[in-house]
Amino acid sequence: MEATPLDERKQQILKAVVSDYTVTGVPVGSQVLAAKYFIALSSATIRNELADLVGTGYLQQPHTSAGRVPTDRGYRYFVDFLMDPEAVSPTVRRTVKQAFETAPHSVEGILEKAAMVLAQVTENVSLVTAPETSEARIKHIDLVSLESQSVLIILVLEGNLIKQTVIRLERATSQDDLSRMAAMLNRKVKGQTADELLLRLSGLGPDRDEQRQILERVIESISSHQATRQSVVLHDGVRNLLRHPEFVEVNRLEELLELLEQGAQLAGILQQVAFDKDVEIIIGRENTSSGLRECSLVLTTYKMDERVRGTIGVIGPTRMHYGQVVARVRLVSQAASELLGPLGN
Amino acid sequence: MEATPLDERKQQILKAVVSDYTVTGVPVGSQVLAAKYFIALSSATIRNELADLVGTGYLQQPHTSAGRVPTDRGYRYFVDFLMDPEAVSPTVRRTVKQAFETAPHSVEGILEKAAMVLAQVTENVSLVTAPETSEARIKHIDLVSLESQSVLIILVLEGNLIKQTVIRLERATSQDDLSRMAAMLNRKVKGQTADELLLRLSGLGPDRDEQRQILERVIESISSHQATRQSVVLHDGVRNLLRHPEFVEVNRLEELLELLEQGAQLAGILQQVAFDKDVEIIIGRENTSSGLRECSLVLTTYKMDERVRGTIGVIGPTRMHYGQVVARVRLVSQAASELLGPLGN
DNA sequence: TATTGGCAGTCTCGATCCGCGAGTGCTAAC
DNA sequence: GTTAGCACTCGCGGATCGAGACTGCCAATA
Repeated sequence: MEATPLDERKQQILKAVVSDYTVTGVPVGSQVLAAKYFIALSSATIRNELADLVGTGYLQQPHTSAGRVPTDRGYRYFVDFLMDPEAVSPTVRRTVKQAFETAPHSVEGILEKAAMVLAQVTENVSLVTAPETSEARIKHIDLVSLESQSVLIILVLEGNLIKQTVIRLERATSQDDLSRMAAMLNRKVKGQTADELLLRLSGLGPDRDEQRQILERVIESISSHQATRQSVVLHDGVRNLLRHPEFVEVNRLEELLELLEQGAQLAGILQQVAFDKDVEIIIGRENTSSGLRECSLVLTTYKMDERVRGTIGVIGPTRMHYGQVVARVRLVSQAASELLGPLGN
Repeated sequence: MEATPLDERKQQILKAVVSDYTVTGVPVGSQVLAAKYFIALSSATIRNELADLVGTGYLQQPHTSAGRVPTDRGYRYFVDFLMDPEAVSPTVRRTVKQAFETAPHSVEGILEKAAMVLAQVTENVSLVTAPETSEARIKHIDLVSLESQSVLIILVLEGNLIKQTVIRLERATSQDDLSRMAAMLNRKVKGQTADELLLRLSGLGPDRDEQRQILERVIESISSHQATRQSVVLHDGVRNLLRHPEFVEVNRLEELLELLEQGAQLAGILQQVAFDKDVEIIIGRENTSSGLRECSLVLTTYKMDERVRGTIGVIGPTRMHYGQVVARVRLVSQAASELLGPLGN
């Protein structure tokens, strides 16, 4: 099971097994391989190679006298070294384009569209995290008087991302006063990030006036990634899962649904996706969550500008057409980023 | 199949069949009925009655020599005339209470919690529509300058419901001008509903200044029920469906998921729920959607105050414990309404 | 007339069995 | 190192069968 370097022919055979298996879903045998991919070789030769690949842990057989199926390790080797870059078909390209044409001009709207179309073109479940706002610049702030001492703080960030939060002041304040205060705050905080604000605040000493209270709440509301629905992972396309034969087993589906509906754990995984890598693939048991034992994630990031960004990708059975999915995830991410860019002015 | 009035004993037998079937999921036979519910009668007598109930369309048998199962008509008769009012267990009551204690002070937050806890306590899929805002009073309006001539309109309605929309003005306008305009608009529109605004606007003649443009957009954004995610039906608890044996058949689940993920059709059904009725139950084929042929809906409305309100309920297999579900839907609706009430000041 | 016991008939469900086909591993020859 | 041949294994689908559950009907009964 140690890291035996695979010779050229073994690589080609592994590649053929993965390719064939991902489309047919049937364990692939030596005869099929010989006929479809290696006409120059006999099935017996291929059997020998297959036996080696099983020995080194790249393949497995569901039972004696069945064909071979890739292991997680096999898939990993495939995506790292063997996978051909795939082009996205014009049809898919058009689908994506059209989907985004009808998207509203807001971050949420665009991300929802992205989730929708990504699920559609990959035939898997799509995942999208809300943009990371801790470094987003503040564009506008507004205060609305509610009953008694409650005040609704409305915050507009880059990308027209709106955050709202309610605060209780220590004394009743009229809407006029609040409006004046909002105007003042706007002059002060416009263009700042939460971090910068925090810095200024700490340099200010422990005053206890309303402005300070409000600003603290503003910072909190920008930084906290759990407070609103926005922070939770968007997903779409659960119905697609039912088409995959690996989910006739209902428990698997249930585990996965639980993960999706609860969200927190998934959010944790998605947040760890490196912003510098292109596309990140997590295969089967490489996942820490037990619910994802038999699933793979194909993830990348989307960008709004230099500061605000998040993760987008899909989750599906380990047996997926990685090349195609990677290409389509990348496409949707780029399309979404292009649309999001101008919003972040 | 015409509307034969059922005599007392037939009613009791129908009731027993529905009750037993909803908990066991197994077609219920004459012997079971005699043993569990009608010790005074012989199974042969019950067989005669059952045969009558089949003849009049209240029951059916999956096949000869199986027990009886309620038809949609049987369920309908049950919920209309036979169902006992059920109390909600203290455990459930506590669960609901605790769920709402952690809810944020916003309409969306509370409704999400409601969807979540309703799914949990009914073990079905919960549905919640966004509040109808066409008659909601405007609380606050704000204008934020975006790039060039674009302006972000932020609207706060009763219940701290925030609506946003982007508009392009015919000429560039500074943020200062926008702020002044917002202040003016606030004085004008505060406390009005979209309808009232529309009335005033039409009395104003066809001016073409910015204010009018903005107000038109405001009205549109309040009235349009399709524009934002908020209008779409919230749902939760899909994982619960997998526990019901009627959904091992995957196509059914897929149809239902499609309905849920697309939303529009469901929204249409939910909007038709009468605001004056207590709890509305729609059973099986009473639904127009083919995807809901084997599902029932238990729906009621929630209220924020006299004006803003929406629909809340669950969707599940026709074989559900109607009494319990009705009681729990009602409970969650009331709890949510209580929380929403104070927000609508 | 309503009810009941008895009984033959019907149908589903699960277990078991069997043969086919696919695919393997091994061996000996090239 | 490659290949043909062959015996062997195993899963899958279809057929078969008996047990069990219920029914419908009929004749007897209160």
